[in-house]
Amino acid sequence: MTDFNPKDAEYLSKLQDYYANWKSIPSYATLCGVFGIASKSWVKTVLTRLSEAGFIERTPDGVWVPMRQFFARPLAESSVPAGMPVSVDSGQGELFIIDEMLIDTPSRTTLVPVRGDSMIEAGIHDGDVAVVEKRMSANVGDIVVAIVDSEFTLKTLDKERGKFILRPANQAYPVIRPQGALEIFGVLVGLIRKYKK
Amino acid sequence: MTDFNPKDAEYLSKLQDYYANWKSIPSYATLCGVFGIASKSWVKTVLTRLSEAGFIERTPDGVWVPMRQFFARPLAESSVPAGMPVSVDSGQGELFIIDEMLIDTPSRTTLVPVRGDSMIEAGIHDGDVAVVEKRMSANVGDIVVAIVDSEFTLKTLDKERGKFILRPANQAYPVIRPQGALEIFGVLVGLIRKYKK
DNA sequence: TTGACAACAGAACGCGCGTTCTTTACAGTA
DNA sequence: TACTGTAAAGAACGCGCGTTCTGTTGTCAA
Repeated sequence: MTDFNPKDAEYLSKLQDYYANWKSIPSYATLCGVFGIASKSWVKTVLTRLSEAGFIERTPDGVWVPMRQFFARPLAESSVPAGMPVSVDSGQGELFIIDEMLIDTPSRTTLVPVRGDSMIEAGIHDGDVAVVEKRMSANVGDIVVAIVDSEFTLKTLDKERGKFILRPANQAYPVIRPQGALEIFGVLVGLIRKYKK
Repeated sequence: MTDFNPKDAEYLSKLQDYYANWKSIPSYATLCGVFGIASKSWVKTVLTRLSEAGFIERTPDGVWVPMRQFFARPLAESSVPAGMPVSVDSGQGELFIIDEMLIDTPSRTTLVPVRGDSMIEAGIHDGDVAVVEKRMSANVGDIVVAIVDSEFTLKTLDKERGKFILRPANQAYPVIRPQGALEIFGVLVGLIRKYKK
């Protein structure tokens, strides 16, 4: 048995294709068909090598399951400077999964579509989707989803003369100074925008 | 056998927890432990009901696999208006998976970190991550990653006197008018921002 | 020419798994 | 009290699956 080689990369690719369809790694017998291999024993050898390379692992039941690296798409060969163009630096491709990147605590995280343009100077546009982690408290400077007069609003949390206030990021909108207690729904932890094609 | 009920929702939740750890649905025997049930036969009944409710299905091998709805996090009970606060409209929770939402063609899509602030008026900030679909051509108005003088840049594609130009979204930066042919690397299809905690 | 090793093929075994069937407990209803 | 349906428990069966072992082919080096 040797190390992970280009041939294994082929098998990995086919396995990723199958997994993309079925979200599961099938039996050795069906993998024979997927890989174009006739013997189950060799399929096992291949999977073992893929696991040693860190792409898959086994559950307590002995079932093969993908690891993080299995899903990875390479993160660009080069950076894209939005400023003045610079040379292409060809760094080693980092790995990425958007969901896991943005969401640390799935159970406490919720996605909320943004409406209006009161936060446009913070680069938050109408139609964006906010990734919000539900929390009772927040720090000054955080962008929070707050409940004001039983209504939801997305603003920057600030303090003024000892009282919490909510600042829009748009000159055209007023600062909100709640008279009662300020109720925090959650804190903005991420933002998603989809451009229509 | 009855319809999907709150009890099934409990089982679903436990199954989601297990799946979050192992990215696979285990054997009936193991599920007995997961669900707190003693008989495999009843586990099967539960899974059958979950499949009828559209949460899971079976591969050609007969292996249980999750369906789209399985991963769904409810999309906020209410919208968060970034403009003036409005009343909470409690719509039915839509479903969401970020990766699938942003990426249609995984093989042609790449993630590139954005540097600089030349697109800041388009709400694209330094440190954002651009979701780019690799394409050879684009339309006027698209935000594209172009290659100018063997350097990458993110700009809005426009046309001026019959020639393609690249417009920054920042007054402080000049319009780029390539002398030779304009080479398109890809088109911006999404944007991701992560706020540090 | 021979040996070594990698890349498979193929057969045989035994346990685990899903399936099916029967039985039990319990709550509601009439 | 008897009936009905749901929610399970439990046993028994048989096939499929992973495992292991042995055999075969090809390639490169000495």
